[in-house]
Amino acid sequence: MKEKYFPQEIEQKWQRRWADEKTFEVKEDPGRPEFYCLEMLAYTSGRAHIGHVSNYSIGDALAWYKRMRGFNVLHPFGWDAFGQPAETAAIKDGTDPEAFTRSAIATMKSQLQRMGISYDWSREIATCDPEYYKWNQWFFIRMFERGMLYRKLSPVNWCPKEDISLSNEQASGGVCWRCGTPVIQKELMQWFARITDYADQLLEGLDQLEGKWPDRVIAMQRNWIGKSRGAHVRFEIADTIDSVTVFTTRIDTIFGTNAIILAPEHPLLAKIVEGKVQHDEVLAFADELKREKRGGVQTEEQEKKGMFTGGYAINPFNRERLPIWIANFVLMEYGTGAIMAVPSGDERDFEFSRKYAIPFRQIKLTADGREIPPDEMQEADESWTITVNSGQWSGLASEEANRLMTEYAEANGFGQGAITYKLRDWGISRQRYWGTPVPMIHCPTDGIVPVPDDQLPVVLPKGVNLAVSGGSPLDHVPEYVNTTCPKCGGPALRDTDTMDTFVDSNWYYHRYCDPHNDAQPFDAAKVAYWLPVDQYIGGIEHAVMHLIYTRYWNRVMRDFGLVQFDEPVTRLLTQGMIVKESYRCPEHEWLFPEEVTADKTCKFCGRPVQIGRLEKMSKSKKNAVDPIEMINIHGADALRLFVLFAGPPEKDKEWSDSGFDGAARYLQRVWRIAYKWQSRIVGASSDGGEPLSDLKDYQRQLRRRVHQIVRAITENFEERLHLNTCISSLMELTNEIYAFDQAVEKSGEVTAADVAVAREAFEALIRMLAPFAPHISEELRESFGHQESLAFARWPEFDAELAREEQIEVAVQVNGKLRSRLFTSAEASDDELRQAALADEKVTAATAGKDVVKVIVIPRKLVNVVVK
RNA sequence: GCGAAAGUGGCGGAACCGGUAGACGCGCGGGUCUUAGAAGCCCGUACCGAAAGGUGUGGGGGUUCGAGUCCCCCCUUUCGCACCA
Repeated sequence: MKEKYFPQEIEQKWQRRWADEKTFEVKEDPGRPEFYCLEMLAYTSGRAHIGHVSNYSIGDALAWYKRMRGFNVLHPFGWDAFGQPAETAAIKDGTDPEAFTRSAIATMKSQLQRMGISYDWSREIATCDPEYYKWNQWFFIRMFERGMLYRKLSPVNWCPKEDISLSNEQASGGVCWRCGTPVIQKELMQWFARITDYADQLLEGLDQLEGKWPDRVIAMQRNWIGKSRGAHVRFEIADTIDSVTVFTTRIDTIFGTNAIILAPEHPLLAKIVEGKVQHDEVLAFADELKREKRGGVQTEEQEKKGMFTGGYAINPFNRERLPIWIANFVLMEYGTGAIMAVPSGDERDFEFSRKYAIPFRQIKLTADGREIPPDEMQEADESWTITVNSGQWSGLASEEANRLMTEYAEANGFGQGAITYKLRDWGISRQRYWGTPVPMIHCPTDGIVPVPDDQLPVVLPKGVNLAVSGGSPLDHVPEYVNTTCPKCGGPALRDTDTMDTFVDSNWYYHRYCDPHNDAQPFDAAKVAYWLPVDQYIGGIEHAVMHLIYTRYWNRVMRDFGLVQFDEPVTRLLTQGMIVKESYRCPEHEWLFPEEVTADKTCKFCGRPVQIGRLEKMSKSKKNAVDPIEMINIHGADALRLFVLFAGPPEKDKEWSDSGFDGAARYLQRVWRIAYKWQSRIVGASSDGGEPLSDLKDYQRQLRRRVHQIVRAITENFEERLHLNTCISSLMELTNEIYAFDQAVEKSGEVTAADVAVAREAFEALIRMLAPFAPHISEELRESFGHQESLAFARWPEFDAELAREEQIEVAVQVNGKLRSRLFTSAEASDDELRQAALADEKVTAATAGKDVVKVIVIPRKLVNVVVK
């Protein structure tokens, strides 16, 4: 063992050895319990960043722990390799996306390997491999055959900057999720997956994830699915045979309806205005609203705008004539695209009616039983109180009125209970090159025909000119487009769309279980062994899209008989970001920290800099920390230790250079004390059997702390995964060893018992350090005379008896205020504690002249003397 | 507006079931070693106070022998959704 710790040297040594000995490669073994530890696959951006370090350090700590606990741990890695950025980069560099992506993978892989994460690299996949995306195509065809996919002309969100279609989710907020450019709409034929058929299942499944997934992820998914119970109500259109149906969750307020309002896109609009004086004006207005919606950045609530169409509808409950309007705030995508406006019961309707002076009536009592006249209302009352002015339903509580009025509508044939979701079908096609080709053929005779299975994969052609505007680059590749129909053999055209990359990430972790299977997506038995994923770790940004789509896809696979379970991920941890301050000069924009003086002014111009709140790291803000540079400074172990120690895994953590130094310093400290004891322990190991009884105080103290800390760290891994406090505990143990070492120094000799106690402590320390800093742990373990990798070592066990304190400190309170402390034997009885507390002079001083009302004794913790 | 989370020393954070607030680390101060420095090792470090003692977990109430922890009201911050009828 070397006297000094050289992280670069030992990290390289162990990374090579793990690879050579295939230490982390695993096979199914029905005799052993399995644990599937999964980190989200990496997008092939080209560089590893600190977020990767954080994500994989968390996962690796758990993988190491579970492995040492005897689990057969599957811990794989792969690449999310398709997608727009590679295509954009390729266009810019004049290369092709495949070359760009392959080189990004090579770079990132070599970077990530320097972190020494315990991956089974034999299972590595990249989603751009034809061997992988072949099965995307296979799934696509199976889903098409079962009617789970369909095509429709639909306005797609289009990012004008990246020239790509976006899903609703990717365009949420009206801007491109990647580049922030305002989104425009374009009408295109699109492929959709009927995820809405699974809305209820996806919602119900969330119940079983409660407590195992973060609350906010569950809340976001519930909100995204957006289930509402209500009713469809059909309103006849006056003087016609037509009717318009609205969706409402508050049929109990229907007597307060003062208008029917349609979305500008509503299909009945043309008919309603036909022959009316308003015809031209209304249609022009509708067009304007549609245009605004298209171009508008919808981040802020817009002012409500509407126009009367000239038509009237009949309220089926009271035959009242209601004007039909159109307005910008009614969405065609939700419900039926038409609403009944109830100003007294809905804030939006109230605002709208006030703006256009549409009269209305009150239909609710306030909570204290008053009826506020419409003219005096300041706002709508959306509460569920008592119904008034509502015919035979007046005087009922809202809930009951709602139920009875729905029944009435059903009985009279003008309405029925209905459930509506916010969730939309998932548009899965993209008009881009770098993705899985849609395996479909358009035949003039036979229509849409899937590519036969034996012709899969449909391979993405190489050497395609990407810099075409409009449509897909594949449209411009005749040898790809022109094919023959598998049914009739006649000339036909290939579908030139590619799939949304979320398809790729839906089932990659199933594929890890059987990554080289060329006969099927995976062997069901292998997946049955490993899945569900026991612990999934990734960024919160995937809370909705990825994690809903993959839950959906798993259910589709279940319905194909490929898997037997509903929820593919048992536990989810969303890790926080690593953040750092950023500095901005009014003159010189973003500054590197070294360009800022000590008194926070700009080095170039002397102006005071604005200090950005702790922000996500980015190159442009000059606050990024490059993991490879950090590894070059102190090594991967120190980097991993730092990111885990900075805070609990799910919280954002602040980067600190001195904290990083501290992590490295801690490892050096471990090394130094291990070096000092190593030869004593290794030398003594041959005779073995040193006495562990009749120990001196300082020896018992170390043993006790070892067992206490093993217990604390073990429980933490099992229950909370607060890895930062595990590391604190390891530091405490190390401090304890130093204190022990000092005591040994003081005693003037090193006894066999000292060596035995030290051996136990080092064995525990080294094994428990492995999940956080595996390289140094392996090296130390080897130095302490073990041949086998720590990966095959067992996690230390604790002995509750040994962990027990002999002497304890008991707090003594008077009326809940701390007054004194007692040092007593851990076995002291309640009564002994009570007596000792009452005899304490600080207590007698504080209670002098008062009556002791009662004495509360919490065994081994505290005595509270209550006086009056 | 709706939903979720969070507010604790100079800083990152501990305190898991209501029971000694501030573990561990950073920073800072002191000591030791050294020709000197660095590193290491040791000690100290919530605030006020010379001390006795007092005050302290965003603010205000409450429950309790006892509240960072539970309940009510309010403030602030972050994140997500946002005209979803």
